[in-house]
Amino acid sequence: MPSFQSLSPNVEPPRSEAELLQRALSLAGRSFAEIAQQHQTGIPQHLRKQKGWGGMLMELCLGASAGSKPEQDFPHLGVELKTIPISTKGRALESTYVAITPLLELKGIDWQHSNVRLKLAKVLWVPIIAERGIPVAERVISTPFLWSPSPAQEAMLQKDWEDHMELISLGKIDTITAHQGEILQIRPKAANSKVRTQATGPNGQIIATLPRGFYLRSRFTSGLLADHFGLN
DNA sequence: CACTGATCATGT
DNA sequence: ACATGATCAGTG
Repeated sequence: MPSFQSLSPNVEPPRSEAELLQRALSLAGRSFAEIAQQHQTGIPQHLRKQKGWGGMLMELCLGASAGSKPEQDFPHLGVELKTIPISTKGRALESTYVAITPLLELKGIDWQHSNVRLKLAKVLWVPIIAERGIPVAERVISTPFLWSPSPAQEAMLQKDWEDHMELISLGKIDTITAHQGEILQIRPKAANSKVRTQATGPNGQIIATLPRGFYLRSRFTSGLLADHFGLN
């Protein structure tokens, strides 16, 4: 089976979930070098200045809608694409960014309509063996899989989300640290620590604060990997 | 080894 | 400025 024709540049959006998964599975075992070459794309020496490079390449391969829209990667399928760096033993090496943390105009928002629930409703996880000692070109795609939160997982996510959002509603965003949240934490999401956005302060006034994002703890995503690959 | 706060590129 | 894609780098 020739491998040079199983992927092509300018990939069309997948027409079904099955097609998306099949495409993703065809990437398993392949290196970034191989994949980048097929898309006539260069490979950075490290990801220090191109942190999203792997994710963007996967979007290209799988036919995700390009650009930075606040939506799922495959809106017609209701699927979000997430790459996840893993160790050779299958542990998540990093937390997973989920969505921006809303800090203002929170009255209409509840868990059911939150950006976190929307993004995590169905995720195509693409694990990449990405220990820091492995050159980017030599990093290999592991087996992608589709995941939706179980009722128990969704309950945990909802509780964390509601706890965080209550504090934010009360004007306590600046008391929130990454220590809070069992599986869903809030951390800075900005170009640097001087960036400011608006939020509600302790007395209901508008304050300037660092933009934040919701992240899944690596403990949690490692569990998803273990569940899927039967490593428990 | 896990974790937290900081950071980088790109497009709208 | 904000949302997309995330990993880096220092600490315990």
